[in-house]
Amino acid sequence: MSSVNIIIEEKYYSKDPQSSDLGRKIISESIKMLDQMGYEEFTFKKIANQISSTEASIYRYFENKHKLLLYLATWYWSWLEYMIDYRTHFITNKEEKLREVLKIVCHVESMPESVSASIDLNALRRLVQIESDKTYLTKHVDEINNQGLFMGFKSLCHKISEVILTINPSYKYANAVTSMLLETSHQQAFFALHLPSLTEISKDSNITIETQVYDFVQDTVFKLIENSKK
Amino acid sequence: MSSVNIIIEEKYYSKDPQSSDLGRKIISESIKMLDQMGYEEFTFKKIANQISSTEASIYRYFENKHKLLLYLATWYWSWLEYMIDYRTHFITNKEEKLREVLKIVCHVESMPESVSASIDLNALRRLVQIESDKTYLTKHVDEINNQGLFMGFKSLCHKISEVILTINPSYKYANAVTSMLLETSHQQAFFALHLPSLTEISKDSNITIETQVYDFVQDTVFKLIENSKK
DNA sequence: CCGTTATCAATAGTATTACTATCATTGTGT
DNA sequence: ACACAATGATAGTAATACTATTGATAACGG
Repeated sequence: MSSVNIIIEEKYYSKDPQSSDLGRKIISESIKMLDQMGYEEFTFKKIANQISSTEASIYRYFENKHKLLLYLATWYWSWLEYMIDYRTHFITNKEEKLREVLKIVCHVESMPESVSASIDLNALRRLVQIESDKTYLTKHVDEINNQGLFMGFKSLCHKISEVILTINPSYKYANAVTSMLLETSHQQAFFALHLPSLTEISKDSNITIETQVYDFVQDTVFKLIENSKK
Repeated sequence: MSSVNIIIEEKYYSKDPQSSDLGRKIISESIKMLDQMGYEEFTFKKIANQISSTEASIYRYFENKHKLLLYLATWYWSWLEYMIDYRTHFITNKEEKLREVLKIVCHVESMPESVSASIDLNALRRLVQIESDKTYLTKHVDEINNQGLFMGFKSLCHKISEVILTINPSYKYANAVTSMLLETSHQQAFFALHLPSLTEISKDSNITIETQVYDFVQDTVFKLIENSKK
């Protein structure tokens, strides 16, 4: 587990950031900075200063900051998918398997400290929570989608849908419910922290936000898919 | 119905755009342009040119484009809330009432052509669908929230939660489910158009996307709240 | 050990954005 | 006819999101 390699396809970058020292620095520092200051404030100039490099050098790795965000988000979705495979392949009970999948998605169990040295998983997950919707909430969605850059998210979504369908093959909305729950797992945690009146999940509970989100998501999925068997 | 007045509080603007010709032009043109080119591409300079005014004049009405987006989104949430009151206050059957609320939220029935002359409701709804999450997906959420600028969305959310609670007062997640469904009603429609593999809702069906989204949302809510009665 | 290639730093430059400030002009109500 | 609020016109600034070019250095192969 100490060194898992998540491989990101070439289409996400101009030059593979995992292939050089500078590249790995860009990744680790951009995760830090995006987490701290958010996507809008983040610029290539700032990260260049931070790692004592130059704007132009960053541009050699990523076309623009949107592509960099896409790279990080995709890394994260791939990592989740990897974790799902790793932790559920031996589980035969379908419901138990789905529960384990949801636990991973909701981060009920703490993350390993480091996977690849350049990736701070906790920071990455925080930034994905806030920023990942911005990968597709743009007028360029179709263009980006045509380049196949949303495959990471789609693949994760389909993997979870399949588990749902093994439990109830006649459920009509496996993909819809999965994409809804992936989104809501971020949103509800965000609301708990910033707009608490929009959710019952509370940061002041003695149960962690992650666990509360998991409880909600799990309650929701099973009601939706079990019930429709009748 | 021909002229409903949605009143937006002062905190959203520097000068009330409904109070002058230029103001109303800013509103109607910004809706058009945001719908067409999206939030990122949209600038005060562009809108100024479009309505033959100047950047400085737009700034007299709105501090920045984020506040303008917040104004438009709030107008939209208030309008939904108004429609809910208007079309459901006489419905006594609780389930029927909830269904009507969801129809309004999902836009199953077509919108009146114009409410106030300066607001193109169909364009506004399209842009809210894509852009409204950006009102809160920023590092300034807390600041904005402290100024009370998310009241419109919260108020709508609470109104719908109340209806849910009349049906099942012991359901634990009324607000969570409402905020989830408000978000998903946009997302699923967006996915159907741009990332179709993430949802069963299809643009190629002979049922409108809006109706399909309503079917999904309605199915979901009732399963969640009825089932938990046991 | 030399030459090639790749890598990156350094520098410079452009168009656009997101503002702020100032002052002149216009139109309206009294 | 005057007062004054609303807008237009103009200018300016700091920052952003790039692109282009050059030169130094290190690695690698023959």
